[in-house]
Amino acid sequence: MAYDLILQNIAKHITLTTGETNHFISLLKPEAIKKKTILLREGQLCNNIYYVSSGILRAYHLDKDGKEATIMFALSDWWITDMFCFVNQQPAMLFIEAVENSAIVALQKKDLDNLFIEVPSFERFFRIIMQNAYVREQVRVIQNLSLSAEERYQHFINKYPQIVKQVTQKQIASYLGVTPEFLSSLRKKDK
Amino acid sequence: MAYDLILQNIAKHITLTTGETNHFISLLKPEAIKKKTILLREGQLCNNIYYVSSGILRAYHLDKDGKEATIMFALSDWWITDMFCFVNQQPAMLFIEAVENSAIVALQKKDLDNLFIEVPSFERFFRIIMQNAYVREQVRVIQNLSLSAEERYQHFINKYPQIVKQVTQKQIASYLGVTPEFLSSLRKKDK
DNA sequence: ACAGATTCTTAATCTACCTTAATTCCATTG
DNA sequence: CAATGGAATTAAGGTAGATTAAGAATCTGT
Repeated sequence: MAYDLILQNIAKHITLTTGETNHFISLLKPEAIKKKTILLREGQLCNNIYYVSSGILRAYHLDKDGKEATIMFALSDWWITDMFCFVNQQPAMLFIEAVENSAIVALQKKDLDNLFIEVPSFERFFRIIMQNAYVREQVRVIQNLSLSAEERYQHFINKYPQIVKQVTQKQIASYLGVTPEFLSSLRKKDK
Repeated sequence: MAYDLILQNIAKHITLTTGETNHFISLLKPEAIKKKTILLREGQLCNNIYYVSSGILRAYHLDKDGKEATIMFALSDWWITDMFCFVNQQPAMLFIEAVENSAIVALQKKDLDNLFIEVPSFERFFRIIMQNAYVREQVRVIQNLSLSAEERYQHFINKYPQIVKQVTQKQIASYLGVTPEFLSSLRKKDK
């Protein structure tokens, strides 16, 4: 059924009783969303964290010149939100959009806050999720500071071959912090 | 006493019983370390997470050309470790050194793992610590992608005036991802 | 208090990556 | 299936920031 994947995702880190599982499921809002649907816009309140069941989402920031910076891609089995704004209930800095038709599961901030109290093992689950996310971003900072654009591109295609298949080069360029023109010239050199 | 600060730090997010507090304290190893002491070197196992009681630590990465990239500064009341290597028990990618004489409290990986089981509210505490660390790194990625070196420097001195007083310009340059020469020229322009 | 080592500054030169613009290639929609 | 608009490519010219080198300022250890 529709909740299989998300329950397996959770079972990687914690064990729930049947009652806890049912309570958790009662909080979830599954949704099928079309390609290009925008789930969150800059300036809005960010009330949801999303689990991606299938498809792929992208979070990006628009700078003062209207240039996009891709903050993350979320493939199937990933969690995504504008964490700063979700946690602090501030207006969003990020846009979150579906790159392809996707199936997602939404969990609301207030429900998650209650869940932490009612089922404390979710503290462990999200501690691990946050820990992994922190490590990921830290490695990215290291790479941004110490590698050339070409090296970052090579790492990206090795680490995320699946993403390379599903998104445009323009989006990859905006993740790496280069222009699409420059990425194109790197790819040409490669061959 | 010596544990006041760290207990206050924890009390911001969770409440402990007297027994839990004593158990927690029994796991801590306070240390006074001199300026330039290196607590962790690249390639070593990273068995400790450090709480900074006073002074300031710095985590940095050395790239293949021997160039330093500063990953974080930890002022008093901050937690710091090479999180990837601490969590996954892999050889460290980072060096951690004391920028000034500092007082720190070390907590070992195995003790923290047990603490999560014996005092589950520490899951909440570290969930929040990890969440904040994730958000911080994500904001840094956004700024690296969408701001010029000059804008990043302005943000840095506004956000961390205390750090500016305690570290060299060379270290700030390596945090911002520019050369000390270029940072110097930015500072000149400013006035 | 001095010598040696870092750090900071300045300036000239260089380069990785950007900007602009034109052309081709797709994918979506009517 | 034609039309349209975005994506990718190519190329010329431009700039933020790197590199190199040298001198001045500051810190460190004895």
